[in-house]
Amino acid sequence: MQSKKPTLLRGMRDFAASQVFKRNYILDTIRHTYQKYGFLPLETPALEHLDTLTGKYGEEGDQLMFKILNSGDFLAGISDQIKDYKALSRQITAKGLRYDLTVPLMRYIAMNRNTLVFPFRRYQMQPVWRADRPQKGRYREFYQCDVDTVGTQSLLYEAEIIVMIHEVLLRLGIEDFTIHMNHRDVLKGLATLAGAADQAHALGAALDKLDKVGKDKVLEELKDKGFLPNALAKLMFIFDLPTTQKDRWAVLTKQLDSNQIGTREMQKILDYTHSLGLEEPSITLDLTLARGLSYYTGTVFEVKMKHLNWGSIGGGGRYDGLTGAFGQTGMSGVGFSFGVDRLYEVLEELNLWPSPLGYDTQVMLANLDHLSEQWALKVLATLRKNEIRAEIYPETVRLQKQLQYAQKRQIPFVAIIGSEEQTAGVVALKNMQTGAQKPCSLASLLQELS
RNA sequence: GUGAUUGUAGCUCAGUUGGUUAGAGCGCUGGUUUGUGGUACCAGAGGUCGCGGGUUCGAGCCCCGUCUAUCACCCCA
Repeated sequence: MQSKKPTLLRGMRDFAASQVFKRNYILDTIRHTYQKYGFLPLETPALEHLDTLTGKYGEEGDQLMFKILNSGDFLAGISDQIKDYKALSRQITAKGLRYDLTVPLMRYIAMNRNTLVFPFRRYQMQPVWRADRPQKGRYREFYQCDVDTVGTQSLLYEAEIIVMIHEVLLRLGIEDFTIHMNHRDVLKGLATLAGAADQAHALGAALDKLDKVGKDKVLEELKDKGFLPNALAKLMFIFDLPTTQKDRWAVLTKQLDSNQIGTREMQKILDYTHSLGLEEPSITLDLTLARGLSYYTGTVFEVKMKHLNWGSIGGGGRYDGLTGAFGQTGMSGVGFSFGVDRLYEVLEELNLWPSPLGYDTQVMLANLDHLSEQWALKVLATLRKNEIRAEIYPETVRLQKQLQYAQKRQIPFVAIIGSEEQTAGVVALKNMQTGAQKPCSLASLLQELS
């Protein structure tokens, strides 16, 4: 057999124990909160039919989808005249890796519509795959933690999402965040104001870049896209919005028709968050928030760190037509997704990990000789019965080696058990940090470690 | 997908205008005798110089391709 140096695929990662512990800490925190709000778990397969996935995310999304080559003779019946790779790809691939968790949810709901209880509330924490070029905090396989409520138009659920975002982030010790909120209907209203109602998407895409490229570049892009100068003049207020939330609302409602659904809904949502006990939500009305995923139809959110200029740590919004693609119309849903990998980077950067994380071994039993082994194993069993994470060194090698092992593993306590201890019915408990050592009875050992 | 930069021991890096057996620090393994680690000392292992081709008498250094990582764009978690 030829051996080649093994490597990882682009954008794919291994996770060592210390990383898994940290990731689990994030996942546990999110799961705990989601469940507290009454959401139930769902898991779906990594692979879906390609036609389930495509056409929901916009052109960009479809391009970034990982496709799986058909099994067997995938060239059977394919003309060798085909030179267009896209046409060929449609014929030789029929399944793909999921791109997010929302579309699989819609498929699931459409399939189980007669047995599910609506409104259907589920959370889902699983990996998704995108054939993107990796960058910092951006990978080709990454975890999303979705919550969605499907089957009701109630804006209460938008408000709940906002409250949950606060709870999860504050639990993780993250305070320096802002939830940016906008509404597709507001974007439509702005486009209408500029005399191009059908150009809402283009307008959003251009505005989205405002904080990155500045006002002039945005205007330039809009001109290129066909917006007329006198139409643009009507949009100039966007660039000089007041700083306080209240004044912003005033300007926006004045500029847009007072019957705007978008502004009314967002107001209502804010009222709800107050009623749900969120005194000062970290929310800002952000007219430049567009979000590329094309399935959103109502409010959209994105959570960003105020002082870290990275991508968002989560995003979501309301979608009305998604189940329609699976033959189930009139089903509105709203959802949100945390990015575990982004949260990880934030906790890492801000040094917010708790210590200890509470998953690693608390005590190692040193294995001195076969005579005392029986006593050692009894101690080990007792520790585990009392929910203390314990292990025993597998061989009776020199104590020096065993202590070195414990040190490298960063195990905080070593219990030394030899014939002396066995006769006395104790263990010698050594604190690896201070080096102090004292004989302990079984009872005091348990007390010391719990 | 577009445009750049990058890649030498497990890790961080050195390697002079292309010229013999490619180096350091840390880490690793063993030892400094018997049941005590993190310090010190001694010894040792470990590199097809990312991979594949090319130029050259000769390539870690030059050229091309490819993979990876990083950055910007696109888009996004």
